[in-house]
Amino acid sequence: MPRPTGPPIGLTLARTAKSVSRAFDDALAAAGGSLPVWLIMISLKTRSLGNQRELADAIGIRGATLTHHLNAMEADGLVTRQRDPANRRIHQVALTQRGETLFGRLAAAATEHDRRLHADLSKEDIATLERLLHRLQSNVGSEVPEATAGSDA
Amino acid sequence: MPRPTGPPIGLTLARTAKSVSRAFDDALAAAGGSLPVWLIMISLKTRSLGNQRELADAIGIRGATLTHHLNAMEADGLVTRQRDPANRRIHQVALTQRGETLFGRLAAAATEHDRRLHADLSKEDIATLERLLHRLQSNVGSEVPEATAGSDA
DNA sequence: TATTGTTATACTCTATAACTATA
DNA sequence: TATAGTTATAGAGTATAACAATA
Repeated sequence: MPRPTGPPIGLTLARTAKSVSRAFDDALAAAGGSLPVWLIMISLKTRSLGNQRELADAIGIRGATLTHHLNAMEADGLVTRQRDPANRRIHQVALTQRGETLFGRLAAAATEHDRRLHADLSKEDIATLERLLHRLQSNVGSEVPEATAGSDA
Repeated sequence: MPRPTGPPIGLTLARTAKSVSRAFDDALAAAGGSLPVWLIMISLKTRSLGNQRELADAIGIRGATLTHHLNAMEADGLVTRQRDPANRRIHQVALTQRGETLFGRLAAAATEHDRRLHADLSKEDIATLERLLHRLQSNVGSEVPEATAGSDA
């Protein structure tokens, strides 16, 4: 029983993801950020999340890991954490002006990365790719993250 | 100028890759391995690589990082390193019997992961996805890794 | 007691720089 | 000198477990 197929799609995806993620990391680093910082910021900007647990879930990390990043971001003056008066267990995370500025730079870097990524791909190609990626994601049993439709980069 | 598009494909790819890679990592870990170990083994099995530098390049890591992994793999009895008599600077890396056994287990885990990933996708879907992923990879300027066609999982 | 988040600690993967061995 | 690889060290991202604060 011959197998006309190439390497397993998981391996191709892993390799592609590694290359593309690394390029994205480099682009974000050049703009003064990193992938976790970018994911945290874009989640803060485009989703309504009640607490840090939800924020961590949206990004796919644990609460303690999020605290780790928020500590660094707060030390860098990018975010503030204030207790919610209505429920003082909850820390409300907000971007500072400096955080907003960095967000703008990272958004530009992400847009440029995306432009590069699109290159020779048609709109249909992108739509197809998006659809297939979402299906892969649901196939591994993860929740498909709420699409951040309309958000820039 | 409205933007009817959803989130940038780079973000979708990053999130999908994270979910899928994590699921793959978990599957490999359950089988007693890890992604780097798997990539090293499959490269040893399916490519003809002259030295460790080429092996590192094939995987997308630096030589020192490869040494780090090979040290651990050698300590675990998975590989041997022997100097090439013709050029004693070169270390020939080979899987031990135990390495072969683990390779078999990891291949099975990878195949199962792939089966899960395919789920509701047709052959055409997979071919399309593969084509698009390769184009993404070339769009970020990386060399498209030599396809390990015919290799299982 | 349950929920929210932090602190302490550690692991994995990766990298750069300095080094050894060989050619 | 140039090449192949290793050692030493460090940094980023992640995780678990124990803890403190609040409800």
